[in-house]
Amino acid sequence: MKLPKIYEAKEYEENIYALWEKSGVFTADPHSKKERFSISMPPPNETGTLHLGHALFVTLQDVMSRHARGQGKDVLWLPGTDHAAIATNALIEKQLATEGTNKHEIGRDDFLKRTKEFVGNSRDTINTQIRAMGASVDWSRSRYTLDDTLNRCVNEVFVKMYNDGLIYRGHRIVNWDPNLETNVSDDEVDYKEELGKFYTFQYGPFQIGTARPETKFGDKYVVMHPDDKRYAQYNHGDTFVAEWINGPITATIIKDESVDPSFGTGVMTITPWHSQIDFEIAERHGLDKEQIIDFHGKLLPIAKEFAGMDIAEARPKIVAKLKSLGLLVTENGEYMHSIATNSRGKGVIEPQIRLQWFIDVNKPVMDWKGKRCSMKQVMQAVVNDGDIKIIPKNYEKVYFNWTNNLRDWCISRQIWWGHRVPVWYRTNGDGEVETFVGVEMPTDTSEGWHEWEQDPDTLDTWFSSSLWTWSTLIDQDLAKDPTLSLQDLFDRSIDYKTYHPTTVLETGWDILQFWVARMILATTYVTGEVPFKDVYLHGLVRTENGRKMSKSDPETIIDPIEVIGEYGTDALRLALVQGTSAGTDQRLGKSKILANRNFCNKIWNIARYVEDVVGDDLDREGTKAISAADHWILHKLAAAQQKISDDITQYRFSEAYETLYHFIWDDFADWYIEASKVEPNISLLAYVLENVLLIAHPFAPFLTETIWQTLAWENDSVLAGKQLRTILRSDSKEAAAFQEVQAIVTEIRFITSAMKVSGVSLHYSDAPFIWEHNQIIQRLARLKEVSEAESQNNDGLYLTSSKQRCWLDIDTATAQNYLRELQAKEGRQIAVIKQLEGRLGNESYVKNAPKEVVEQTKQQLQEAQDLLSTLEVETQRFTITPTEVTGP
RNA sequence: GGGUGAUUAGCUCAGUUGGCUAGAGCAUCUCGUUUACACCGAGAGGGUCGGGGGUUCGAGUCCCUCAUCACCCACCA
Repeated sequence: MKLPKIYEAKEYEENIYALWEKSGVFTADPHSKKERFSISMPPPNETGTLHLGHALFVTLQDVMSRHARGQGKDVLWLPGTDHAAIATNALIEKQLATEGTNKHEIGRDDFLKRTKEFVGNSRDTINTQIRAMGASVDWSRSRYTLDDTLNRCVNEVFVKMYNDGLIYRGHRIVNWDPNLETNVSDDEVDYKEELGKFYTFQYGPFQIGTARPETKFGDKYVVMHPDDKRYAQYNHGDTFVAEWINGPITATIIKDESVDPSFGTGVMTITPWHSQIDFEIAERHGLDKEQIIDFHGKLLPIAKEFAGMDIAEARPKIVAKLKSLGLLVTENGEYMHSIATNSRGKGVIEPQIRLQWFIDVNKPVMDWKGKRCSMKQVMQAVVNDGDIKIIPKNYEKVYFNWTNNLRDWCISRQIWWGHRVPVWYRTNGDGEVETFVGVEMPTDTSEGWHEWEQDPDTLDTWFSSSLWTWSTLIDQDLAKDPTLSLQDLFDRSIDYKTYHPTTVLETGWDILQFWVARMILATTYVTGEVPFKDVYLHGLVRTENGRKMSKSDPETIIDPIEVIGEYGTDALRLALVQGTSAGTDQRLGKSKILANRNFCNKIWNIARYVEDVVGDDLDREGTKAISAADHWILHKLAAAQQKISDDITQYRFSEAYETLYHFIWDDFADWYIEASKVEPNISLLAYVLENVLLIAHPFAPFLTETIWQTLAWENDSVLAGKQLRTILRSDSKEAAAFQEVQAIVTEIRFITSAMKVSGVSLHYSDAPFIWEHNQIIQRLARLKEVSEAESQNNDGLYLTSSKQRCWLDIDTATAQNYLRELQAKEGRQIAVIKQLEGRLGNESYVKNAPKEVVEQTKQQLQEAQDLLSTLEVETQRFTITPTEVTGP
């Protein structure tokens, strides 16, 4: 088949993916006897569209998965999507707002219905785009965080934790988003710096500072450090009456060590309902807590004349009033403070006290390796003990740092989209409340009791995500049977038994805490095993200038879908792999994608050439190495295949790719194919091409499969389902002979290029090696001819890279100019020899260094000395006989 | 305030447990249309591996220190 000169990726990719899906090569087979390799794909938001972060993780996980298949493993790469509770909820609320309505007006049921309709369509988008990236995932096992099975798992875990006393309900300060009317986790709070005003007010005998006067209505405690000498005359518990916003107030003095005496006046009042720190102080001393701002962000009746106002509106008015009362001491307009915002909804966070559900991370209820441990302890143990390996290793420190400071995890959210808390309440006429915690809604009815009503809260998205590695492997049919326990489901789900723990989790370092740590927490607790053995953390993809790509700055965004259309998926994948390393951010620009597009085209043209030479019929019988070049390329191929495998297995993707790149471009294309034009070995050429396609496949699946499908001598087969082969053996002496040919050719190219001569010939005398390889040398070095001379003479330029006596017929005057190069080379050699001699002359080196290293040094020295003596002969020839070169 | 990482060629980055005469891609310069490929081929230039000190036979690699930059966490009454 005749292929066009240029590889036009978009003409093939869709069909190739369809071919793969049809062939079933991505479908895992738990009944096979093969070694297992399993990855859970981090589920993208179902409403999302593909960005470079997805492109990167798909690429890396695909490289691993395809490579594992190539190694003959049974691979499960399980895809799925996440319901992204807060983000989706916010999106729908925004839609409602533009329609002039809101969630309360349409009600919970309609809201959920609407959300489901909306996300139903958008999930196709992200899944299509993941296909476009070439992801070799098992679509038959695709899961969604709100699937019935996963929902059941969520409820089962909640109930189990509740029964173990790990889940409790309590009044705590939460990060309240008044826009979305939900709380968000600490990790989802973004702080941004903002210039604001800082006020100092007179409060009884004290001066107190604040940036938030609107919270101060109810303040009736002044807090200071117990050792602050300025306030030594005041005792803990003393009271005084202070004139305040809405009249006199009786205040109590509290001494607490959390106050920083050097900040401001060293005295502050507290607002326990709206500040974490203040809440903690109040808890320590058993103080009253009063709500000032309601859950919509408006002031409560305690603010009297200001009640019902928004904070922004009320603040200046309150300051004005305090000023009129003569209580404003100073006003500093340039106070830098950070504003807490919801990273999902962008609303400004108002700390509030709410009744919330929490997971206790410190309660020792787990049996782990024979010890009674808390979740926090297990989280640390699995990494400490090496049950889970984090790559790169330095992120273990980040992980420990985070787990050390871990507080109880607030898992309830007040939004509607998500897994609803599996708790039901009912009341009776006497106002008594009964609580039921269970997987299914209770069905019993009792005289005098009202209907059961479910807790309105939903669970943090990360709660369901934390079960991802195993909840996705639970048999969906079994999960429908309510008589089976969670343990039964584990015991009877063949996928779970076969593929869990997963081999590796591949994700970005930015969600180490959100997701990775929580998966470890929940999975060790529920299943008694780790969710994955290795964690590979990739870096973020940044712009060419090192900035974060951001939606607010669309110029900076590289859209993978656009890139795929223009350069092909493989070019994008290769660009993402090239120069990536664990935990390190990378920069991606067009030039890098272009370079890799060119590499794809190179492979394409290699294939075109080989197909052209081989023709439609290939005789595989007796495929073997004949020439030195044949032996050499087999040797290189075997080495490359091995190194690429090792590197991928050890997550050194960039290095694996570099090896592949140089093997294909430098060794195969530039040397072997060129050499084979002189000494063709057609079956071996085809053999090397096939193996190149096999080893390149994980990196550039579309291109390699496209080529594979066009190979007329291949039977119906899918490259994606092929295993790596054991490379034919080669003779190392023959391979070394080709390396000598390379050295000779390289030297001739250097000389002719440096001297700007062409059409020169190489002569030799008593040099059977040159005679043997004369054709290949002639062609690769672009010589006029290679011929045997009757005797050696002083004309021409002798080669120094080989012991063979051979010389270029360059006229002596030109050759004289080459003396400079020779002398420079000589200088370098002398320096090298000096260093090597110094090393070997050092007794402790010879004594302490490993034997093979010393041997290697000796060999290096020998080679360097040989080369030097050859160089010396040459330079002398020029130096001694300057008169002879002038000529007539 | 606590922590982590980075600093290697003009640019972007590799460089495993110390064994290096420090690599790659892009860019630059010179030459070149040859049974695939100009999205190509051949060749070249370019680095006291941020500064200083130390350990070692040997340091880009380990330790200390300084400088600069980036990021994460906590927090600012």
